[in-house]
Formats: sequence, C-alpha cells, structure tokens
Amino acid sequence: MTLIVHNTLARAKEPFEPLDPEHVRLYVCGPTVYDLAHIGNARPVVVFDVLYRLLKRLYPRVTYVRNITDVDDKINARAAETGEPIERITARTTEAFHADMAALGALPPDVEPRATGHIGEMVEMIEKLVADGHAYEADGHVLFHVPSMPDYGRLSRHSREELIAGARVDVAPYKRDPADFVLWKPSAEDLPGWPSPWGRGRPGWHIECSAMSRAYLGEAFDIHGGGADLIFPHHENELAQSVCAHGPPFVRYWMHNGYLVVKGDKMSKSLGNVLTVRELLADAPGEAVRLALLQAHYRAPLEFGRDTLAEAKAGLDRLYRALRDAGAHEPAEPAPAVLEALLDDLNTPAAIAAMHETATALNRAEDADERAALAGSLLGAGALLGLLQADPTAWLHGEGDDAAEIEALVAERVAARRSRDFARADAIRDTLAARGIALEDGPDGTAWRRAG
RNA sequence: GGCGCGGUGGGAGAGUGGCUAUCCAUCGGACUGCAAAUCCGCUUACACCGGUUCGAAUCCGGUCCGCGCCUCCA
Repeated sequence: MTLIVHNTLARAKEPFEPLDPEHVRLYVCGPTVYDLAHIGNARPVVVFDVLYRLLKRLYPRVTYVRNITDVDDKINARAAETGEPIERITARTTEAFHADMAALGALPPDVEPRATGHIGEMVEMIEKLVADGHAYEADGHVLFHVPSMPDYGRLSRHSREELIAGARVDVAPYKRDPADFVLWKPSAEDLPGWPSPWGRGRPGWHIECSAMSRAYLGEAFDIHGGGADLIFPHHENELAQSVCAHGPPFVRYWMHNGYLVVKGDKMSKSLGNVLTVRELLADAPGEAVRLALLQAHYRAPLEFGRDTLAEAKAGLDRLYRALRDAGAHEPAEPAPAVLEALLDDLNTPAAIAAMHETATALNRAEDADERAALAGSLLGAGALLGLLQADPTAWLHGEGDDAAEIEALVAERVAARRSRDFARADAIRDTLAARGIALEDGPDGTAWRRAG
C-alpha cells in the first residue's frame, strides 16, 4: 500500500517517500484575497483536501500549510478602484473564502499563515540572498539574479534563454538579466509598505511562499501543491529563492492540478466566464460541487459545463439513496478498490466508480450483516473523499420549509392507497410531482425526495 | 517562436497489450395497483495513417484537431 504521486519535477509518477515518516509536511498555495473564489480556485483546495485526508490516514502526523496572500498589487488595485480600505477587502474576502471552502467540505489546513504576518522573515531571506550573491539591489528594488542559479528552470523546463526569447514584456531597465525577478519593491506613500534595508517597500510576487513554508515546515518538506499555472513563474521562482537561500532539496514532490475550463476556454476574468463558488452553491449543495471537481482526475483538464453540477448531484443522489435504504451505520473501512485508486496518484474518478460498485452491491444485498458492512464501507469511502457527510434522508429531502406539508400529503396518500383509493393517491402524487417532489413506495413506507 | 497537455461509446469519465470500469441519458425485462426507486439486460467506444506484435484503443513513428504556459492567474 504505497502512495504514488505525480511529481512535476520528473513529469512522472513516483512512489511517495516522506522525509520523515512520522511527520509528513504539505504546502499548498492559497488565494490572493481580493475577490470571491471561483470554481477554478476551488479545484486545488478540494484536490489537496483529498490528499490531506489520505495522508492523515497513512501517516501518524501531517502538517498542512496553506497561505493567504493579503499583500498584492491586485488587492491594491481593487482598493484604489472601489475606495474600500485594503484591510477590509482582505478580511472580508478571507472570510468568504473560508465559508465557501467549508461548504465544499474542505478541512481547514493546520496552519494558514498570512503574508503580512511574515514580512520580517521575507526581509531576512532576501538579505541572505543578497549576501550570498543571488540577489542585488537596483533602483530601490531587490532582484533575484537568475544566472546565479545554474539549474534555474528545472521545474518548468524553461531555459533562461528561452524565457528571454519568449518574453512578451518589456524588460525593466534596472534588471541585470532579463529573467531576473523582483524580491522586494519600493512602495509609494499611499501603498502598503514595511521598513527594510532597502527602504519602505513591499515583497515581490514569490518570496512569501518561500518564507512561510520555511517558517512552518522547515527548509525541506515533502509536497508542494497548486494549480498548473503556478509552475511558471511562481513555483520556479519560489524554488530558486529557497534553494539558493537554504540549499536543496526544498521540496521533494511538486504536484499540480490541471485547469478548469468553461465551454472550451480557460475561465478568466477577461473572458467574462468566471463561475464563483458562491453562485454554484446557490444552485447545488456543496457536496455536488465537490463531486463535480473530483469526477475528473486532478491533472486532467476539467470542463465545467451547464450539466456538470446536475450530473454530480444525480450521482450523489444514487449513493445517498442506497444509504438511506440501508439505515444508519457508522463509517468503516472503505472497499480496497477505493483506497487503491486514491493511492495511485489520487485517482478520484476510479475511487468514485468503486463507491458506485459498493452501492450496487448494497442495493442488491439482502443479508442484514452484509448490508451493514457495505453501508459502512461506503461511508468510509465517503469520509476519505469528503463526500456522503450529510444525513441521507436530509440530503434527499433537500432545502425547503415545506417538509411538514409534504409529509402530510404523503401520509394522506399512504392512507388512500391502503383503502385502495388509487385515484386519490395518484392525484396527490401528481400534485407533489408538480412541485418537484418524487415519491418512492417501498415495503417500509413511502420516501420522498426533491428531484431535479 | 519555445515548452507542455489532451483527443475514449449520446453525455461525463477511468483504465489495461488479449478477459472491453463507473455514472448520467435512451431502450427492453423483472418488481409495482400504476409509477418512482431498485435489480437485470441492451447499445460495444477508444481522432487519422503507418509500424511492432499471435494479438493494440493500450507500445513506436507520423498526421490532423483542440487547449494551456512563456504576462497577474488555481
């Protein structure tokens, strides 16, 4: 039972061997808090939440760090645009992020450091890079000197020459090398700034993750995750900073999730096709959104269409129906197929398929002990994936304040059927169907659920 | 231009050199007062062209198509 993980560094699956089997350490890049999270932001959160749950099962101790980026030019721009104070924007957005991710069933990380709380560590690290000749001050900025690191580009497989050739941006005049990137930059009076040896300023784009991962996980740790679009430049530069400041290896396994696309295009603000988690949660329960994200393998592109949520909901309904009919049970060991699928580089689609096979076996089984075992197995698999956490009947009944009224109609119909007044029974069923309520007559009574 | 990813049945989506997941939808059967749910079954896919092989959707080469990164971005 070994965990296999795709390592971006090798572009291949590798057996996971923790630096310290007694304590596995995981860092995932968190949000820049300037706007509501969209479904693309949610993908890494949910994917790495499954990894976190799996690691916790496999190892005695796991520390999961996910940062909050609360100093960034996008935040500054938003504040300038709307006039809302920066602290309010970041506080409000952080709160919304927490609420949205909790709705998706994501466990909170063990540590959630904020960039503004670690400026001192960043300055310290930059000083070390300058002292060691990996960075230099120029025109109020401090820049990382890319040629000072011979194997720069190992993660993204971009050579320095290629980067320069492909550069579509103007190279700032103060750069010694076109590939050099900013560690520290000066702040005008009206922008957030902190004192530093190079004057009042703020950190560059990548140094925060280097400083915070070191603060909580040490100079070398096991897994660093994030979206594929972070491979370059963010993670490449982060790796360069950390390795040059503390020496290799920094991170053993880099894991990146694929993009989420909407109708063939990558979701982005400029295309105006952004789906916020909040909007989606208005249309479907959090678990349905979560399942939609886990139904495709994390490295594959995931197309989020109009039907994606409804299909995820339908799949969950099937599992919840099986659980409802099985009665209450405690989570138990998941089916081996579920665990095997997850151990193979987080193959959640295969794990979910195995859950459906468990559900089929449960629906078919008649022996009470067997049914209890299968229901427990299904719940155990759900716990590992962060699914099936709701009460089955409550899930199937859905949201609405008309439950009592529905129950009354159902009871009335049961009475009508008992007296073989099928015309009355069918009329009640039609009434309920018109309200989106489907009935399921079983040997032990009539269940109802909100359909569609 | 450089680097990289992907093309699987009506839809979604795994996977393995030969035994052809799983879910949704459709259709048929069982069950049901009738339905719904459930179970059983049906539909038998792997972009294209070559090659390797007893055998490839799965390995190799090429072609076409779609997408991403190289710029803030999960």
